[in-house]
Amino acid sequence: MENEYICKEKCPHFNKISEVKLTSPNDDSVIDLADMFKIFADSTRLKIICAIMKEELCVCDLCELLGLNQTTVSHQLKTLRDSKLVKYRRDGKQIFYSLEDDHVTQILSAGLSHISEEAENEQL
Amino acid sequence: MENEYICKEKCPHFNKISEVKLTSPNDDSVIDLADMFKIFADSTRLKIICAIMKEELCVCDLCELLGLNQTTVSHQLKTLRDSKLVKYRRDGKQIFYSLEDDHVTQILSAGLSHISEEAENEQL
DNA sequence: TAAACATATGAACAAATATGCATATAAAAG
DNA sequence: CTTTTATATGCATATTTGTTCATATGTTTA
Repeated sequence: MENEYICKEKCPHFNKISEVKLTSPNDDSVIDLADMFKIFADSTRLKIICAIMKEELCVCDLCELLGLNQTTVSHQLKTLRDSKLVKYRRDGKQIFYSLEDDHVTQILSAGLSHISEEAENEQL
Repeated sequence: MENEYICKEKCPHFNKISEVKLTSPNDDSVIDLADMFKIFADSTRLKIICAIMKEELCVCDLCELLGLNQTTVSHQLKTLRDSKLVKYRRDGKQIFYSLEDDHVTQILSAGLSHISEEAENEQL
């Protein structure tokens, strides 16, 4: 049942499928990619990323800026740390966060340009 | 309690915060952006996107290619349709899906280049 | 027009996850 | 060395979401 094709007639299109299989990324890459996009798929984390894009901020700055609970911010910062998207340095009692590299910015701006074009299309 | 600052001393850094507020996208944009990244944050949807990147495929092709339930594929295609990332055309009983525009590809490749650099760094 | 086929949709369930409370850790100040 | 301050973490919970089953819709063919 699992191995039977769903369609009976001219579908599936075997030649198309075999070609796609050749050019598609492997399963592990796709899962890694999805995990990476998951990080960007939350507005709290996105706000944090946008905030520390230009200059480093401490946890407390982020709480104040985003109007969020300190716990919430710290949890999301841990997620960002674990995914290697941010770096941090301690200065006394405070810990300052900043972006790890500019891939983050690139992904973000690719997303933003899609969003903004969508907004344009809706105006028409 | 909500409106009190968490830190008492030299934090928060008001000048930094006010500058960040000026350059950060507004809340609605951030939510839209997060919603958009959510679409990419699932390996099934990513596989579908990669598969129809070069040429259109029907639902059944996708099921066969990805080894997934027809219902699962259709549900994810609906998500992709709703988010305007894919377009489709009917040909008899079959429905062929393809990418709506090349923003999708751009976002994907931005993500992939981050992933691949991460892999390089781990080899060192 | 009835049956077969390709795809879509609704409901239910399980798994993932974002948030907040309580508390732990770590640094500085008194 | 005790207290205060800044941040992190474990746990509980509510919400979201991906998958599947059952079934509906739309198209073709007999």
